[in-house]
Amino acid sequence: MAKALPRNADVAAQFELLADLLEIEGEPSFRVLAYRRAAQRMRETAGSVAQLALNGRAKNLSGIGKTIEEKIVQIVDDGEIHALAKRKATIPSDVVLFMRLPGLGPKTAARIWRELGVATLEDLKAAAEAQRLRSLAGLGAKTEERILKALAAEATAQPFRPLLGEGLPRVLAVVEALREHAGADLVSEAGSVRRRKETFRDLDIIATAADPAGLVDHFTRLAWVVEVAAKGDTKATVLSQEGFRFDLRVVPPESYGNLLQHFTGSKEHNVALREAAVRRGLSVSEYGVQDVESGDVFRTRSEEELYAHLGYEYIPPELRENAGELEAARRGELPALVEVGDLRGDLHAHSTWSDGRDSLEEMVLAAQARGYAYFAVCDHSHRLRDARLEAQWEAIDALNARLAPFRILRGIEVSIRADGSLDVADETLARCEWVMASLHASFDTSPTERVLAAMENPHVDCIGHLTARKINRRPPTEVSVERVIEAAVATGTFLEINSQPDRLDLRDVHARLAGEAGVPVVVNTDAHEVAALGWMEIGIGQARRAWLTKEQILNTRPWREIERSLER
DNA sequence: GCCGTTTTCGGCCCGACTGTTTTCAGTCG
Repeated sequence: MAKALPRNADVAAQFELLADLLEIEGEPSFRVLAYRRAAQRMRETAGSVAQLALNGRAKNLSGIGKTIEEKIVQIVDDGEIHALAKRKATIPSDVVLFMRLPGLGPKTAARIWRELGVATLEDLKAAAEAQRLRSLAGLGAKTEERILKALAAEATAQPFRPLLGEGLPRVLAVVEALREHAGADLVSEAGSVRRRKETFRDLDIIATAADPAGLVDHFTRLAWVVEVAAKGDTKATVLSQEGFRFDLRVVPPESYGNLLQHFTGSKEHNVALREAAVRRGLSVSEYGVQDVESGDVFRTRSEEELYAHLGYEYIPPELRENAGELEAARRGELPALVEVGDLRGDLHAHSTWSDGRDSLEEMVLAAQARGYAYFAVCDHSHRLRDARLEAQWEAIDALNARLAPFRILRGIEVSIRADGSLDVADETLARCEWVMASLHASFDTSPTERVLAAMENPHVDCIGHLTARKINRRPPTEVSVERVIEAAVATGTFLEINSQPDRLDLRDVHARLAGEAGVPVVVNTDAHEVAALGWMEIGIGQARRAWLTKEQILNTRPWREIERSLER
């Protein structure tokens, strides 16, 4: 059997480290930048870059050329980029960590190591305490202080980023609160949360106001603010009860569009946008678009006008990751992204019949109140053996009779066992109207083969939370998403975007790959309580980040149509 | 090291902030 290929994240990490080490060595920054961009591209590529490199096709990815492709092959063959192994032998591993400290970059890190002989974080702490760093020109007492503070914080630092599902409702509520303030004009969330990225570092808000200082003041006095970290006339940073950082920036109305675009990012999108603009004689900044020749500056209140001025159709925030959206927008070929309002049902939810917290009736009524036409109750199979399953179906029938034409589907979520078999008999599955199959245990045991086996079962309609990751808690299984997508095409099985905030599984790039392969994606909440039905919002955000249209999302279709496609 | 709606060579986003400086390099987003 062929040896397993390295994962994209691991390949990217080697290039990232190589970039760091080269930078410490003082290599030309553009070469370093090229490695960093390539690493970023790899992380956002859904298919295996190692496989692409072996086929000589990795250089089709933008930012990856012949040299980097060869280095990827080195990783496959020898486990490590040759140039990386060489540098690791000469530069102490901790020196790279110096660069991670705020205010320290590669230049300073290199000088601390070379000129003071400081090679570990421990040595660095000692040198700062002994006030030896200030012997270097350009470093002073402030720098030593900052390093010591950062090293102390490092020890207690939380490595994880908070979840979109936690931050989004909070930031939207704050946006609403600011809009209600008499002095506020335009207010919007910005940054990664506006792009609906799965996690965030801080929550950004952009606003215009007749009286900026008044709005900033109002912001810092909102009831939930526990600490004001910074406050000026036009911006402030505050901390909330949950420990989230909120940044408010009040900007001039005439360039609101420019600023909102700038502060929405992503950084990579903005860099690519500006590079393309430079080639056309335009200099883009948050303050406006300057025609280099004439000196004219274009400012606008509207992002739509800004993109139009630069020659693009409007690019929705979820697509702004420099993943092909600029080229597509230039040609006017962006997809019309799916919206929450397009959904007609939720095809994966639980009730007190298994581990849910709200009753079947409560869940169903809440789903109906959301405007859905159908709802699949998919309680866990191991909690619903034979007689109980029959009893649940009776309860479903009674509700259906009462609520028609609203339709409750007899669903089930079966577990894929370690040997790839399902934990419910085929005869029972045959009587269900909607079958989800998911990995719930033994994640390290041949996940790909087990999922493929489940898909071969004609009763299985959809694979739930494919990689079984829990953001910040459990890494994704090593399931081959590409092979699963191939099998989904072959067997007519659907794939889920699970909207639980810590799952969001499929992740964006994988869902995009599924869409490109023609696999209909089902956006489900996997709700275990009524309130969780609202997670659809972030699941749809994930679908939009995957470039998916209404047509590519199964549960935008009427149930009758879905039912027909199940009779394959 | 990558890349091309003038380029296969000669460029490579833009501005703010900070600390330690008398004019700026380094860092950050």
